[in-house]
Amino acid sequence: MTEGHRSGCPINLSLEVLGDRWSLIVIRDIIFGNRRHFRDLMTHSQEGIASNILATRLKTLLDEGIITRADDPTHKQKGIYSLTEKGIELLPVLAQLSAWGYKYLPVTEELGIRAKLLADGGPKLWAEFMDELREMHLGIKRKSKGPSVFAKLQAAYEAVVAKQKKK
Amino acid sequence: MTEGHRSGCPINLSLEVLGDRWSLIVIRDIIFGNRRHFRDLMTHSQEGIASNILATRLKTLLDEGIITRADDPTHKQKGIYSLTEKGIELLPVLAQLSAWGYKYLPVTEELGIRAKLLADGGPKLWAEFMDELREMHLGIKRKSKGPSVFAKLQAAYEAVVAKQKKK
DNA sequence: TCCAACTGCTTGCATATTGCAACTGGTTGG
DNA sequence: CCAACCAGTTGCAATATGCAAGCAGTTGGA
Repeated sequence: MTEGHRSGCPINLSLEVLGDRWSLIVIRDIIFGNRRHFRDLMTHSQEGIASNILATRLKTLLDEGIITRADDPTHKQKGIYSLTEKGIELLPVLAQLSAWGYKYLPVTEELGIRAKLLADGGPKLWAEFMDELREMHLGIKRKSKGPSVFAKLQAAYEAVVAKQKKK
Repeated sequence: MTEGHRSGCPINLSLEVLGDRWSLIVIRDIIFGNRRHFRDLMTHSQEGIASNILATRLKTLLDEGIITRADDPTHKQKGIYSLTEKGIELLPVLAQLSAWGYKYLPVTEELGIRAKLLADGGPKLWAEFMDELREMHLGIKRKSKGPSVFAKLQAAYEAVVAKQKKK
C-alpha cells in the first residue's frame, strides 16, 4: 500500500513527488508560460534550469502522470509536453504558493503581477483558468467568455515590463 | 533586491525557502500535531526525520521568520517553537497540497481524513483554523465558537484509528 | 545525594542529489 | 551540403541527505 513511501500522509506523498526546487518551476512554466518543448522550457526559464535536471524532472513528472509527452508532427525530434488533469489541478497549489510568496518574499514587480491577479481573482478565477488549461492541454472545448485568463495574465505582465522600460 | 535569488518570481522564491522534502513536514507537525519542542517533532514524526536535518530546518525556518523560538519556563533546556503570522499563512498552501495528494496519491485512511475534512470545509474552515493558530501561537484571543477545528480534526483522526483497531 | 532518563542539539561518515559544461546523435531549412 | 536547431546524455565536482553515535547539560525520583 505504502511501499517505498515515508508515510501515507497526503502532504508527505505530495512532497515526495513535488518537494524539490525544480518540479513546480517546470509546472509553472508549462502553465503560465505555455512552454511545451524541452528547449523552450530550458532556454526561457527565468531561473536557468540545467538540461540534465530538466530531463530528470520531466521524466518523473511523466512517471507520476502529471504530464504526457507526444511527438510534434512538425519536427521528428520535438516532443510536446502536455498537462494531465492531475497536473492541471496543481494550479490551486501554485496559486496559494505564489500568494504567500507575493505577500512575504522580495518579489519583483513584473513577476509578482500574475500572483496579485490570481490572488485577487480567487478560486473562481482559478477554475476558469483550469478550464482553459483543459482546452489547451486536453483538447476539451469550453464556452469562451471573452478574453482568456491566460491572455489577461500575460498582458498584465507585458504591461509592467513596458512600463519599466519607459523609466 | 534579488541578491542570492534565482529570480524574483513568487513561486520560485517560495520554493527557495520551502522547496525540499522536509520543511513543510515540520510545519505540518507544528500546525496539525501541535508539536512545539525539538524532541516532540523528532520522535513523533510519521516519517522519521533525523535530528540533524530537523535542526537545520528549524534554523532556516527561524531565519526566514516563519517560526520563533522561546525558552520553556518548565525546563531550562527546552525551547518552544511557535508559528509567526507568516508561518500560519502557510495553512492554505498545506491545505491545497494535501487536497491534491488526497485526490491523486495512495493516502492511507487515517492520515487522509484531515485532508478530506479540510478540503470539504474550504477556505472558510481554513480561516477559522488560522484564527485558532493565532491564539495558540501568538496569544491572540478569538471568540470561541464551540469545538475548535484543531480538536475536530484530531478527533476525526482518532476515530479512524479506533475503527481500524476493532477490525 | 546519586543516577537514569531526558533535553536540544552536534559530529563523522557514507551515499545521493545538484549543478555546470561539454558533448552526442539526429533533424531541418536554406 | 552545412549551419542551426532538436532532445537529451555524460563526466565530474560540489553540496545535501540520512544514519548512528555522541555531548553537555537538566530533571525527577529513590
